[in-house]
Amino acid sequence: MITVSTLQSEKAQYHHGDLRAALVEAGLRALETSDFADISLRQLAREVGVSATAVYRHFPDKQALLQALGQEGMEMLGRAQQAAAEAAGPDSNGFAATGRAYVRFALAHPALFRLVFNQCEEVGETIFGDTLAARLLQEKAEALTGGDPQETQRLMIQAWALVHGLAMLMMDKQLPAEDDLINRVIDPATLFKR
Amino acid sequence: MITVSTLQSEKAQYHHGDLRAALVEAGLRALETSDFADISLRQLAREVGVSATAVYRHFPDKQALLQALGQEGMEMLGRAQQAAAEAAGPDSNGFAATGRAYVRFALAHPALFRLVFNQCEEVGETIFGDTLAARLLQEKAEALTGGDPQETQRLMIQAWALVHGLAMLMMDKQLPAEDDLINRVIDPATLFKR
DNA sequence: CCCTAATGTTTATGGCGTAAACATATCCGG
DNA sequence: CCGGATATGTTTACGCCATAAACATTAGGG
Repeated sequence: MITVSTLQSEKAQYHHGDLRAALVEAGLRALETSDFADISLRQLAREVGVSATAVYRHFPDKQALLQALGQEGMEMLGRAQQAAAEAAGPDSNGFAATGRAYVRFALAHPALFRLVFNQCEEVGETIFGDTLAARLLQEKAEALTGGDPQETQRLMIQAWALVHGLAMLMMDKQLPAEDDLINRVIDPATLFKR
Repeated sequence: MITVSTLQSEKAQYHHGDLRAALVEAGLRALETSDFADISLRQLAREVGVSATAVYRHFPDKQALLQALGQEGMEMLGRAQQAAAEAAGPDSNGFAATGRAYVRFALAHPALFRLVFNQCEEVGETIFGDTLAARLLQEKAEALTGGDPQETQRLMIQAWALVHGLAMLMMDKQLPAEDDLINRVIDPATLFKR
């Protein structure tokens, strides 16, 4: 929850209190029901109860707002994966668990998930950046390869590509978005020869 | 090449000749340099030399034009994969070849590739639809599993997810878009235990 | 306490998708 | 061969959008 104007409560005020946070919150809410291509600054401003151009006091342009939403999304994804890994226990199945969590997160928040990967212009900004999701991937991959850097990197990329592709294909209705199928595809028994 | 007004050549005429084809052609050209979210009907109309609303004589709305472009894209992808498979010869490496062709096509035509997968609302409209790409996938997968339908389907989905994910991550600058990396990731020696 | 910087508002510009009414060319039946 | 129905374009108009510029209000520090 974001606390806004708790002291000077009531009434409409000229200044909002924390417009930036309110816009991000409204943006995340909008992404639960609309594709990110369809969210509009004017609509968000309306929902927050502020003029259309007030947004520009906190973000240089629409892209910047989307970028902020994308960062939120990346953090949410990492937390979801971590929770799944912990629930799976310390055994080697944690790797598959983070993969399944990745796909389930994408299916639960498709617009937000897409947004995350549309925000980076630099190679490696997200996946190899300093994110929780990236740390989990590396950690789990190393646990499987025993530390060989070459093998670890290949495994990391193959695993990430597999779950990312599965997530995209399901979001794009190319495959049925069924939990059962996720489990069958992300299956350590049939993937990645050693 | 599309032949337009070859008989009544020269001069501006009230009627275009084959506006629909010209619009598709202009759309494909635009997708070579712009994201599909940025292509505008008005811009295409301008390029073709026609009024903004003439488009609506051939497509009910923008979505329909994009859908036509998506179909073109899917056919191009299938042809690229087939060419790669034929070049690879009849041995079992054809499977990996179609996968690599898939990723290379995506990197060569990112906006078009994205468009293809944003056009279907029904599950399976593309991948399991009646497309050349789909037939190639099934054929190559069956050749590897020896025909077991259960195994074949799992292999098809795992392989498609892997190459699709790799393509998306590279397009989104999450991974360097290098041929070398494509070859290392799409590697029959390390993928898919039997 | 007042003045400056931060934060919102108003107004304006140009682009977009698309609906409606109008214009022109093509084609088919007499 | 001709005359209207039909296909294909154009003009005009509406309401949405992102964003720039000028103006208004407020908060907070010397």
